[in-house]
Amino acid sequence: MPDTTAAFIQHDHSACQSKALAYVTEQCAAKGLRLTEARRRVLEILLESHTALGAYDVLQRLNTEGYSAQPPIAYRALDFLVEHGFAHKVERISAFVACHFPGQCHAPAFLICRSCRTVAESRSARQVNPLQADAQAMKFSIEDTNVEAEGLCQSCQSEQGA
Amino acid sequence: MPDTTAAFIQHDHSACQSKALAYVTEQCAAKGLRLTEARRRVLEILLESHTALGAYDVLQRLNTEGYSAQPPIAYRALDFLVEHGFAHKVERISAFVACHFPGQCHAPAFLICRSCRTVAESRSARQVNPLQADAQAMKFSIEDTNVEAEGLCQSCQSEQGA
DNA sequence: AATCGATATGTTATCTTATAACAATATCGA
DNA sequence: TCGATATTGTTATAAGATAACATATCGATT
Ligand SMILES: [Zn+2]
Ligand SMILES: [Zn+2]
Ligand SMILES: [Zn+2]
Ligand SMILES: [Zn+2]
Repeated sequence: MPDTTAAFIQHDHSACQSKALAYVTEQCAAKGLRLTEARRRVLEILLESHTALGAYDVLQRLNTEGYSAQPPIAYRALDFLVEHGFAHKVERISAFVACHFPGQCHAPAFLICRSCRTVAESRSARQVNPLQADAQAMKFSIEDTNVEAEGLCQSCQSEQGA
Repeated sequence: MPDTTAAFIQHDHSACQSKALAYVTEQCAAKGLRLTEARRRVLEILLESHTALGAYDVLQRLNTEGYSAQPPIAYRALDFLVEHGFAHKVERISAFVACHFPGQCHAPAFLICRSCRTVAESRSARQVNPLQADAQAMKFSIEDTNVEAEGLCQSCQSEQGA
C-alpha cells in the first residue's frame, strides 16, 4: 500500500514543517547533538517546501539573510543533517531535501519530478531493500541504499513537461 | 533468487567483454546507430573491468592512446552509451559502468564497493520497480529509476575497509 | 560525382558541485 | 580555569559537467 509524502498534492505543509523540526530538535537533545544556528537554519530552509535544493541554493538563501557564508558552511550543515538522517541527498540531481519520515529512515526512496524538482519521499518503497538478497549471496555488506525514480509529476505532465 | 554480475568473484571476464561488445555492435547495426571510433573505444575502456570509471578517468585513458581529447568527447560518448542502455551512470559516485545485461535493462540496480569502486549489476533486484505503486497512486510518470547500494565487498571487508 | 541536411567531432571557455587546508572560536566536562 | 573536542570562518582549488560554435563526416538524393 503506497505511503508517500504529500509533496505532489495540496496539503497542510506547515504540519510537515513543524513535525519535522520538532522531531529533529527532540532527537538532538536526546542524543547530545548540537543543532547549531547554521544547522537549524539550513534545515528550516529545506523544510520550506518539498523541492530539492542544491547546496549553492541553500548557500544563497543563507546569504540573503545577511549571513555572508562560503560553500563549506552550507556543505557542513547539510552533511550533519544527512549524517543523522534529518535530510537526504538526492543523488540524481545533486540536491537535498529534508527527511519527512525521520526516525523511520533506512533506505530512502524518492519520486523526483525533473521539471519542478519536487521530491516525494516514499515510506513503503523502502521497507524492503531490493538488493539485500544479492548482497547476502555475495557477502557484500550494505551500508547505505538509495532508490530514486525520476519523471514528471501530474501537474508538470499537464503542462507538457520540460 | 539473486542474479548479479560476477564482479566481486573470480570469473572469465573476457566472456563479459566479448558478450557485451558483440551485443552492442549487433544492436547498433540493427537500429542504425553509429558505433563510432570514440564510442566503441569508450565502451571497450568501460568493459575492461567491473570498476566504475569517472568521465575524466575515461578521458585520461583516451589521451594515453594519443587521442588528445577534451571533456566533451568523453561525455558525448558516455551519453550515447547511457542513452541506449549500453552503459549506466552510477549516481552515488558520479561514475560509469558498462551494462552487463543489455537488452534486458530497465531500472538498473547496483552494489557499489566504496573502497575498490567495483560495481555489481543486479538483474533480479530490478525486475520490480519498488516505486511503481507509489507513482501510480499519485499519477507520477516514471521515466527512469536507479537503485544503488553502497558498502564493502567481501575482499575489501577483509582488508578492514577504507 | 556533386549537393545537402543531419549527425558527430574538435575546441575553447565556463559553469556547477564539492572538498582540502588551516586559522580562529565556541562548547563542555574535568 | 583549563584543555580537549567540535564547530565555524576563510581562502583556495579540485572534480564533474556543459554551453557555444566551428569543422568535419556520413548518407541519402539528385
Ligand atoms: Zn509538506
Ligand atoms: Zn513537477
Ligand atoms: Zn566480468
Ligand atoms: Zn571492494
